[in-house]
Amino acid sequence: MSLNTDLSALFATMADIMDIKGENTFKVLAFRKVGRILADLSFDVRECVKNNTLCEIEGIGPSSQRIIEEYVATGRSSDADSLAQSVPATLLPLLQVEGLGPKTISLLWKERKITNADELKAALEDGSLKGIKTIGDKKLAAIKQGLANRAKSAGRIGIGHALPVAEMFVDLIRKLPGVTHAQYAGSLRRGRETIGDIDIICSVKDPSLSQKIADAFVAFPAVARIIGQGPSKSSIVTASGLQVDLRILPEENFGAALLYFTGSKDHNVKIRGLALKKKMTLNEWGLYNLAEYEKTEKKIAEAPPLKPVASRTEEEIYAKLGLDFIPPELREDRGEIDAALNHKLPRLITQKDLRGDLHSHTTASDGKNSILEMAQAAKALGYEYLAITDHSKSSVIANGLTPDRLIKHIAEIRKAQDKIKGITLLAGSEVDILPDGRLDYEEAILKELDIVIASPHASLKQDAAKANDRMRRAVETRYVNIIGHPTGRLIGGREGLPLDFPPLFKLAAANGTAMEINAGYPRLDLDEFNSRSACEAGVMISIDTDAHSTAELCEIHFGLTVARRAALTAKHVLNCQSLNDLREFLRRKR
DNA sequence: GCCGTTTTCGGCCCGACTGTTTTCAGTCG
Repeated sequence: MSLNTDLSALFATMADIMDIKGENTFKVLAFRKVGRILADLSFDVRECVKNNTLCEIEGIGPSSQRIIEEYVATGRSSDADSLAQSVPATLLPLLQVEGLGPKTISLLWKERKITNADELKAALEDGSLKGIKTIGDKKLAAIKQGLANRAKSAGRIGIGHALPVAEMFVDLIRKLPGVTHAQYAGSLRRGRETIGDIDIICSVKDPSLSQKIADAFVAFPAVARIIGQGPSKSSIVTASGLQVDLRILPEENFGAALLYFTGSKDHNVKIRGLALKKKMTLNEWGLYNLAEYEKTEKKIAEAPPLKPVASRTEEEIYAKLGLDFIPPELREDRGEIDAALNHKLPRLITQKDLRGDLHSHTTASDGKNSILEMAQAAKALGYEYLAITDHSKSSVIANGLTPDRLIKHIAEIRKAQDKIKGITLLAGSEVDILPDGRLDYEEAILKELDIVIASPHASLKQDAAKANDRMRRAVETRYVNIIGHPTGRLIGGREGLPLDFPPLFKLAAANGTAMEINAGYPRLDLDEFNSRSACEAGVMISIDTDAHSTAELCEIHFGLTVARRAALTAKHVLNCQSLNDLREFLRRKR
């Protein structure tokens, strides 16, 4: 899929260059959008070129089509090349500097021949930037600060790291006097696997308290630096470099603000356009009648003084736009708005739909709890079944089981079953997929198990040919029910196997082999895009915690989020099936 | 550059905050 990524980066770079050159903003936005579309594509863009279906993708027009086709054919784009010659490439990273935008960068380049961060730093030191119109002393100080902060900035961080920070802030804000609601929004609420910053919305009964709440927020102990502070919007940075934005609004505007700051940006643009078509306007304060809104005097940081069509809840606003409620995880402008208009949104999977967990470990290998303790914890979650799947012998570090130990372990699982009622224990194994695709146990052993997960743990830097052969062989192997964390990636740490998924999914569907969404952070493997295409190929998905303790058994949330972002419903998910249906599925590989 | 059940031309989401300024431009989300 790296061609998609390359092309996505190409369009993003072209947009940056055009931005600095001061080209039409909407043209820049159009290119940025194409970049995002390409990054989000769940299939290889070459397919579209081959089938001549590029222009069927909304947002890709004739110009983008020409660039993509040229790039696919030749590995280059003449448009991108000539753009690249018009601006020093070393200017582009300056766009990442807080406080520096395209206009200022262009001005620094034209007025003072600044072409990179080092020259900028030097010029700030020697005072040669003084005297440029519209750039005063404060602006220069802000640029200096921005350059200094760049090294400390966290960049995008994993959802697993961002969520606890967000929950801490939300808890603190809820306890402030006068706050009626507080909720995190943004990409965190949409459940993206990485988060740029944390957006928090809070509502107040009495708007005169807003300033006090903002003051309290920027004074929290976790705050390392204040970026901005006004009566309705404040931004801070934590010691770890994570930005947190707080919006404070009257209670009756809470839904509109939550909707607006949950995004995504593309989703917002689309529904605002929809509002305009219906002679209404939508902003973070509410949905308003357009004619009335335009006649009204507005004040900065105050709700417009007219009665909104809807504003208190997201549900009301969607309803007034003629849309079914769109769950945050789907708000990415990937067709969800049309689906909501036509009442065709999927009923996304929820925790209640899950009937069991098919991937867990005990003290027999590298887990922290006994079989019985894990079973009791699973029962407490309301599960009907739990698969005990300890490691196989090659996972030496994880104390993997030799065949002899596995046979005894199966007997232990049966014994534990006798001691607990109300939950069914499946005797399983998480068997290593060896580098050549063979499994770590012989078939004679595998057939003694109720369920087999096969996972790659070692040799995760194989080339594509070897990796695909390896996984194909595993998918086809008799007794293998689920492929666990198929790529072996770690978010922010390890790329994982370079798998070509479409043919693999086809094979998995034909063989009745399920694919796992491993809920453990930072795995989340399969990711949302591959989960979606697996499901479209007819592959069953298993959402599992890979729990190594009773506490981890509760951490199914992130896996469910991936599944929801992939638009999965209960019928796509193996562990939403009744025990009988699950057993029938498992039996087909025997 | 993209798009169209009012439009193939003329729109394109909208507001808060900051800084450099007296009415607005740039940046950010």
